[in-house]
Order: sequence, then C-alpha cells, then structure tokens
Amino acid sequence: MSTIRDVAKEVGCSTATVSRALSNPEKVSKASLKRIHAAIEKLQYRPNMLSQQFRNKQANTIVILVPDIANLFFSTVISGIENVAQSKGFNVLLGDTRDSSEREKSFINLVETKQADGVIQLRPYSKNSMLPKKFVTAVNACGCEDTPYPAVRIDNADAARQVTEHLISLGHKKIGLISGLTDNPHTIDRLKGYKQALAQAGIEFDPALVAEGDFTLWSGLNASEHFIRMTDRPTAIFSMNDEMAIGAMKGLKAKGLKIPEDISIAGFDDLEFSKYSDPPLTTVAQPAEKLGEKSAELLFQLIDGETSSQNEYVLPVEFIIRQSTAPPRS
Amino acid sequence: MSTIRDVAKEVGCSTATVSRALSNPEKVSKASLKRIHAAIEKLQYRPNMLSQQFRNKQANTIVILVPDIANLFFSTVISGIENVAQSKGFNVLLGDTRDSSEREKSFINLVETKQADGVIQLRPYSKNSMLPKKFVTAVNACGCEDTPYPAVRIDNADAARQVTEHLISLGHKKIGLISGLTDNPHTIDRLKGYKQALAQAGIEFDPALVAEGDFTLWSGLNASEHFIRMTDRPTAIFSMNDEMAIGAMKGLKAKGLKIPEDISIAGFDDLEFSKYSDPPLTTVAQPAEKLGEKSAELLFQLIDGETSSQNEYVLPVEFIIRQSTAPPRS
DNA sequence: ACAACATTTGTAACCGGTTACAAAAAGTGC
DNA sequence: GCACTTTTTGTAACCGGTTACAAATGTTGT
Repeated sequence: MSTIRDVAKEVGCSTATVSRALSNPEKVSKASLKRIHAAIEKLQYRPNMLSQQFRNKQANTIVILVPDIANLFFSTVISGIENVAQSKGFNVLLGDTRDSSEREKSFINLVETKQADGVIQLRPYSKNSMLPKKFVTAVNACGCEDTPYPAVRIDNADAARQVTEHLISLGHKKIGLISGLTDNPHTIDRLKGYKQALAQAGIEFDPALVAEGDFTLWSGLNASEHFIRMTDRPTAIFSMNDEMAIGAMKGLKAKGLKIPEDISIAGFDDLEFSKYSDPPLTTVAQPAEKLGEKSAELLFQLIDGETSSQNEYVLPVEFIIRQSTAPPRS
Repeated sequence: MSTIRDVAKEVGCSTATVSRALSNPEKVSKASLKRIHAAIEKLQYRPNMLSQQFRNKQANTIVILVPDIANLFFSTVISGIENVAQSKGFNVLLGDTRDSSEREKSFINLVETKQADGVIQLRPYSKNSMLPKKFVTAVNACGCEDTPYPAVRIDNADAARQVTEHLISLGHKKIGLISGLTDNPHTIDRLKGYKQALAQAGIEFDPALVAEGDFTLWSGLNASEHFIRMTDRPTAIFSMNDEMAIGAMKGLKAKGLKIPEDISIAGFDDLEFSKYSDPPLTTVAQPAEKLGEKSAELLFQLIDGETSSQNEYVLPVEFIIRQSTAPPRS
C-alpha cells in the first residue's frame, strides 16, 4: 500500500503539496495538481483514513444504540439516520445493545475513546440509562417525556389518548389495554394518555383491564388469553404496539371472536405488516424515518458545536383508522 | 482529555511503562502497576483508540453491506454477525446500500482506506456486484450458487424444490409462483428448484403461472391479482418469500377465496410474522442468525490470515408446514 | 562479593497524514 | 529593474499511542 510519501517522491514534491492537492486543491498550481493526480493513479494511492482521523481527532462516525435491530420500527428509524449521516459523510456504527447495559456501556466507550463522535440512543430514557455523560455528545430518538438530554420524540401520551378517544367515540366503555413492561417509559407515557381519555369520558380506570406484554408478537397473543378468560370481557382493546396487536388478533380469532364485530383492536406504530393483517389494523403512525433524520440532524449540530439550537423536538403522529375497530355489538 | 504522557508524568515513569501496563501488565512490576492505575483513575485517562488503530493498522471494524436494513430477514442476519463481532471485540459498521452501487462503493472504500478490516455482503452476488476486489477481505452471507468469493448460504434451489414437492404431494398440479425480480440470483436459484420439482413429477412448466414481484408485501398483493384474473386459476401458490405470501393472502382473501381450502400458499424465510398470519404460513426457515454468525466467523478467519479454511458453507434449512397448505378441492 | 541471568524501565523512532511557518517563485505596478 | 504583493512550495513538528533496543535494577548461585 503506497503512502503520501510515495506519491510525493514519484512527483518530486513534498508531502505537504500532495496533502494540499487532496484537501485544498485551490492552493496548488494546476500543473502540480495534474502531476499529483497522475501519480496517485499510477501508484493506486488511497489515503489512510485512520491516520487522517487520528490527526484530525474526528472519527467521522456516529453510534446508534438500538435495543433490538431485528425490530421493524427501529430499523426504519435507523434508515432515517443513515440518510442524514450519508449526506454529511459520516459512518454509522451499529450498537445492538440487546437491552444490556454492559453492551451499552461498551458502545458509549467508543465515543470516550474517540472512535466515534456522537451517539444516538433509540432506547427511551429511564433512570438506569447509561447516557448522558457530560463529555459524550448524545441525542435520544424515539424517547419519552423528561429526557434529560437532547431528544426527538413523539407525544406518546397524546397519541395514546387519541386512540382511546377513538374507541370511546365508537361507543366502547370497557377498553382493554395491552401494555409494554410497566417500567418502560413508553408504557408509562401511553398509559397516561389512555387514562386521560377514560377520565375525560367519565369512565373509571380498571386495572383488571390491563395485560402486561413486552412489545413482542408472542406477548400479545399471551395477553389476549387474559381477556378471553374474563367473564365480563372488554369490547375493545388498545395495544401499545402493532406487534402485540397482531399477536392478540391471532389469539382472539382462534377463540372464534370476530374482529371488529365481537371485539375491536387498535395498535401503535403502523408497521407495514399492519396494513396486511386481517382485518387491517387501526393504529398510530409514528414518523419513524423522520425521527431518525431529525435526531441525526440534531446530533450533527451538537458535534459541530452549535449550542443555540432547540434541544427537544416533538414530531406529529398520524392516527390511521382501518378495519379493526368498529362500534360494539349493541 | 488526558493522554498517556499525562499519566506517565503523574506517575513519574515513561509512556512505555504506562502503555505496557495496559497491554502487557505481566511485564510491569506490581508496584508500578498500582501507581499507574491510580493515576489513570485520578486523571480519568481513556486511551485514544484512533491513535491505537492508526499505529496498529487495524480498525477493529467490519462493514455489513445490507440492501435494506428495514427488512426483518436481513436484520436477523445482522444480529448473528453482531454476536460474533462483539465477542471478537470488533465494531460493526452498517452500510445500508439501498441497492445503489454508488453507496456500495463508498462503503467498500472504507476498507480500502483502512477504516474497516473486512466486509460482509448480504446482497447475493451478480455480475454488477462491486465485490470482490483483490485487496478487500470479503464474505458473502445469504448468497447464491457460484459466488466467486467466500460465502455462507443455504441451498435455495433445494429448498424451493422441497416446498414445491410438498404442494405436489398434496395433490396440486397447477402451482402458481410469485417470484422475485427475474435477474435476482435468489429468484434464479429458487426458480430452478421449482422447475426441478415439477419436472420430477412430470408436470410441465407454464410461464403463465409465474407472477413477478420484488419481495415486498405490496408486490405480493399485486401478484395475487394476476392469479385471480386467470380463468383456470392455480390451486396452490409458492411465493419466494413470506412478505409476498402475506401480501398475496390479503389479496386472495379479499376476493373471498379461503386459504387453504380454495387455494394453498407457501412462503420462504419464516418471518416471525408468518406464524401469526391467518392462516399461519407454511414456509422454509432460513437459519438467518446462523448465516450471520457463520459468515462473521469466516470473515474473521480471513482477517486473521487463515487461508486453509473452507470457503463455502451451505447451511441446512427447515421446512415448516403450517395451515396455509392443504390438498386441493376435489 | 561477583558473575550470570531475569525482570523492569527508559529512550526514541515510528505509524501516515496535516499544517504553521518560512522560503521561493511568480506576478504587478512604477 | 526594483520593491512589493500574491501564489506556490518545502521543512519539520505534531497528533498519541507502540515497541525495538538498550540500560538499569533485581535475583540467584557459588
């Protein structure tokens, strides 16, 4: 592998001139420029970026901390981040944390050791979150209320309220809830919205109508069984994400319940699959790609040292009514 | 940010001793070791990895070229790669190529410029593929037959043959096929298996029974309309992936066709969602995570310069019969 | 006490770029 | 042609680690 010194020798100039030819061509005469490019071509010279990064103290890399890469919502957010990073000439390091704070720590370490310039955390903030450390540039995407560092998010409570209000407006009074893990910040925010809507409609909150899941298909199926066993079954269910809703639909249909005639169900996220479920799922579309893009933009502002910027963005959601919700049997 | 020289000064020793304390502690006396660790703690010293990488000419990073990160199959493969990379202390750079060879080139460039030590390509090999360049260490995961560089894959033709044979053994004679894009290597391999099974059963291949898709849900729905319009409709459909199968099921059900009574359908990939579709989908499970792990192991062997190793691994698939396939109406 | 050897430490060059500063070359006006 | 400005180029230090080699120190046996 040839180095900048090889090129300089080939041309008969100094390494400084070659370096300038590559990064500040306007400071080099056209004649030298031509000879240098010829030599680069001839020697197949490729600048060693490790050296450049070392000298410039910039890795041109950001890290994404993602709890689970094999999750459609997250991978769409990542897509959005990639878009922006690409245009800024930054690389994206993937940190699949598997919800292990050990792994998370090791990725944050990359920033502390200069291998990366900043972090985008996809996990919502909670007390045991690793971030922020003062000297790590970080942004939270898809977070929740009260994140103590820059964040881009949706209004989870408000979105959950909209879904619940929709079910209430259809005439439902007993509305089951499939929640995420109870200490998950999204669960907390969305539960808040669910309760708000009930309160506004004068319906009392009933803890027996809440089944805890963990945002997986399987846990949704599992939760559906909780409702099926109830003597006084809810006429509608709000699932805190689409995967659990789809899991629950399977369970409900297996017991011969018709959706939405016997029981309505609404989800959250608007996965592509939710359009194709039977029946298509009423849900809330998060602007997943936009969340990624906006948080990347915010991170780059921070990396570039722009301090004056707003440090929380709440993006709008879109409530989508499909065929999984209808008035209850009269 | 403190450097190794700050630590050395604090302790009153040379940088060499500090460096050794960190990488070869057995070559340093216990007394020095203790003082050095105390100083590191006091100064909050973190070694600058950019400098280390530069000096060692190793980025400890691999790149994954993935056509579409928001694809469940790929993200599962990535999970597998992550597992192995993590244990080897390597970082994973994500290259979402969006099927653009421009983007692909820029990621391969990372290896040429030393920012990464190797590449795992998830896109199956075809003539316009960027890899391999002689000086880029690369492995193909989820590839196809005749990949001209090290690869880990399944036997696509054989798997497709199994699915088709299953449908034939149920008594189907007219078997529709939803294919991927015709120039996609997976399409080519799987089509081969489909034709083999037909030939073995003495059924003539009928091009009118092939609807071209592009592996998306939407294209599956679209393809289903092709079959619905046919006067002499197939009694079973083999879709080259689960997403198209799920899309097609929606289209078929919308026209009042019962699955599997009126028409059977089988997929390929065994997405988690396929267990939850209505009815659950008969399909072929690719060992997605294993594909990732094995290809990462192979790549690390190459990076470590082990040449004697086998350079193609074909992993077994699992054919899974669920409720979307049944004998045709008699 | 001393030779012989093992252990621990220090010196300084090195990796491959970048860039401040100085010097040389080219251009401009009188 | 000369003084002055502008453009182009070169010299060499620098980034922060690592490591070959040499030197210093410690250990052991007689």
